[in-house]
Amino acid sequence: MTLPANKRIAESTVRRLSMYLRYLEGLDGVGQLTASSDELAHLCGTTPAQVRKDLSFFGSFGKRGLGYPVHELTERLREILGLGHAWQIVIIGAGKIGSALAEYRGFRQRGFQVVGVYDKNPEKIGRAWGDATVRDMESLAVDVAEQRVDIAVIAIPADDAQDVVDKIVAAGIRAILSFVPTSLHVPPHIAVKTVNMAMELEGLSFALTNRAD
Amino acid sequence: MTLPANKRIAESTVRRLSMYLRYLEGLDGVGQLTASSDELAHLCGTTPAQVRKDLSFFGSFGKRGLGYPVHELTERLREILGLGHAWQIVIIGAGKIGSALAEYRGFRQRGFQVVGVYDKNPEKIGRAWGDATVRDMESLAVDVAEQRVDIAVIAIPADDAQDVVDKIVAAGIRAILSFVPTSLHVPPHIAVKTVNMAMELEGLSFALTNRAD
DNA sequence: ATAAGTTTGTGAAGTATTTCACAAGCCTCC
DNA sequence: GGAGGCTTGTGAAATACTTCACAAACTTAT
Repeated sequence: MTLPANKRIAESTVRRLSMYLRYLEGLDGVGQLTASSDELAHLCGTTPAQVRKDLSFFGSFGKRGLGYPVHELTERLREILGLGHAWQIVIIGAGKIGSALAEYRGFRQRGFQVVGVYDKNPEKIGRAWGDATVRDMESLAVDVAEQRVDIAVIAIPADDAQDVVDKIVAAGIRAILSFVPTSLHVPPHIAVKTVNMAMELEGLSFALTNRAD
Repeated sequence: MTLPANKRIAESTVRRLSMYLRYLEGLDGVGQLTASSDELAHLCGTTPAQVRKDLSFFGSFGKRGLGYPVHELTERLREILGLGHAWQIVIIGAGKIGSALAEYRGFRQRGFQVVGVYDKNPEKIGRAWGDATVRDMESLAVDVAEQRVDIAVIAIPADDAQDVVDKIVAAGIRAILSFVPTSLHVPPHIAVKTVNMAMELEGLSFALTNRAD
């Protein structure tokens, strides 16, 4: 088992690993046996040195003069990223975005299984959404006690977010993917990632405004 | 006009400015007159020194002993981020995600106006989506010549992405927000931001797997 | 077997970003 | 109007991340 030692791995490195994996799966699918850091770098939009450095944190997978074995590296990366088993996720917030997420193919394709959809709005509770039925937010804690939930995806109004997050944490879920444009306060052992579309758009607005002409 | 000098502004700084702005708008809304770097830092989940450093790139907006004037700083940040006028965006890809985006309130609330929705699937062309009608992807170039488009948001299958991006660039659009889990190749003067949900989830998977217990 | 040609793995160097720490400035109160 | 209490703005230090550059190791060709 390639343990990441006691070194802290940079978030940017993990993001790139995820990208390497995606392209390696593609190469594996078409039967390519090896890939060089140069090839991976071009595919992923980074540099060969970066690829080698990223991978070297976890061991030496390549063969000098030849490159990396595609299939084996794919499996190693899955292992490193913890994709060996299906993570179970719940979606909280049965609005537009929650809806798109619940039906999003990419989740299941990559091993994330939606095991529940929650909302606090009585009008939405009980409706069928994809495979699941929308359940009352209040029953989350009880449900989690019966069926393991690894990750909560929240797509709810900003004003409700901290309350909901507190309930998620209290229920024992240790990872949150947030689509809420607010900073969330959680204990240090909880992993949080935020997707903030407004922030990305404003980044583009800044780039367009302050471009070097 | 607070020009960002000739210094390059880090992307992370821009993201935080966007977050400061969001909270300042809230404070302005409830009539708070000043805010210290300490208060902003706590709201945004960063440090006071970071707040001061970020803002100092653009000028000195605060008053020692007192903090930053909420309303004025709000306006300054809008200006810096280029939010003074409405940016016009098109959404390309009338699928689940494109749909959620087209109806997403957050866009218009923050000054981004959806002026068109495009797809290449004949079955989808012509349908009404929110305020707009889905148009043929092929007519993008002609449409852009008639009505300014600042940003293209793409929510399409990965295999189509590079083709579509090339058309976007050829049409003269200079900023792209991508929901496609692929690296895109564009000329250097084009600004691209990518939102990759699978990557975020895998980041959580990594965190859960390699947590410090 | 040897030479030529690749490509990895990795310290070291270079850049970028964050944090520190404190002088300087402003407000308030006496 | 001077003293005390905050809070900014910012060089300098610390930390984090990326790129360089090259020895070592492997493959292939002859």
